Amino acid sequence: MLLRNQVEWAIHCCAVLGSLPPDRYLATKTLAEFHGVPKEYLSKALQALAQAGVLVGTLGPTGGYRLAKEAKDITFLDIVEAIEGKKKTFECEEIRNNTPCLKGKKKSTGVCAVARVMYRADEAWRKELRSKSLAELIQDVIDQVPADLLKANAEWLMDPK
Amino acid sequence: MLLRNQVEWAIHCCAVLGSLPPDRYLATKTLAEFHGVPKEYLSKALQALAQAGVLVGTLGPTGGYRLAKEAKDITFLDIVEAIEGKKKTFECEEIRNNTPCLKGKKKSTGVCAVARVMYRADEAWRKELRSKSLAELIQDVIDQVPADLLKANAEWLMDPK
DNA sequence: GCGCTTTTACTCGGATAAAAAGTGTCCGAGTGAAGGTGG
DNA sequence: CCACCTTCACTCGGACACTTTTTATCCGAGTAAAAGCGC
Repeated sequence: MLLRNQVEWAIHCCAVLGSLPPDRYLATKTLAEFHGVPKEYLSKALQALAQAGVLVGTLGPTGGYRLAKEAKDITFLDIVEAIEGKKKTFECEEIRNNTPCLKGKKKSTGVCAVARVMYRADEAWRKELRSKSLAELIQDVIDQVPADLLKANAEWLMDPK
Repeated sequence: MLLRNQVEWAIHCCAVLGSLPPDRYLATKTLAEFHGVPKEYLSKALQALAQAGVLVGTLGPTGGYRLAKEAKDITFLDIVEAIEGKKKTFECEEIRNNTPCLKGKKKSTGVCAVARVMYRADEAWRKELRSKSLAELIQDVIDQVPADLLKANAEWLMDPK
């Protein structure tokens, strides 16, 4: 069980977009070069984020993406679910109903005891992701990254290459 | 991100083995028929469980698997990690170091702020799985499944077909 | 009945293959800003 | 100077291809209990 690498890209892109002046759009190409990832494939992730209401895109030249709402109102879970979908990490196939002793009889109903535990673990994972906002991440980055690198990055993003 | 269906099989098999008299071995074939899953593929899961020290297998006729320790000392996490491996669900590829402003300079060190959040969520998930023992699951099943079905299942397992 | 051999029923582990998911590329259509053109 | 047209840079979305993971299947080797056999 492994998250897609698009998740990592998506979070980093959101962090970058959230560090920019609001209403400033960044092109997919710029984000891709900045993170050193394939432009066309990153585009899929950004599209998914836009579809999920995390980002907003505009067309034409000077087009690109920006956050759809304030960074404090975007959680890690929003981003992860935009990429991975909202399906649970465990899918119960009800194999308890396959026992030969149940042939032709009525199936068990209610949630399987195994699935219940797995669902609870899934929810614990989501809860943790839900508790961290994009704004908090951005603050962490500001605290952690040297100021001169932050400045250089911001300048590059405003006027790449 | 989705767990393998082998995880579901493995947990159900462990529950069955834990409900049996101790030192009683069950053949892969029996477990596979009982759960309605392919024998050869289930075998891989059981091998992994044996390798991880959750189950013990014996060869020869009357061979098969039993629990390697008491059900109360086996957790969901033991089973899940036996099948899925111990790797984290999120793999940080350090794309923060790909920024063009860092060309040739020394890379950032320490855990990336993004990864730190993802790791914390991963740990929350594992913690929940670690908190539930196989013995508790077996008790849940006893409480939940009709007594006559439990009896029929137990008899079938002791003398299949 | 006792020791030996053979059969049998099982696991183990490697090889192989089909199906699904993940990753990455390509390209045409649509959009809208900017710049050029004609009056 | 202004309305219109063209160009250009970007997103969108679908189609395609490659790679890895998942989901199996098959089979030979090893093992040990049980059954058969000779004495």
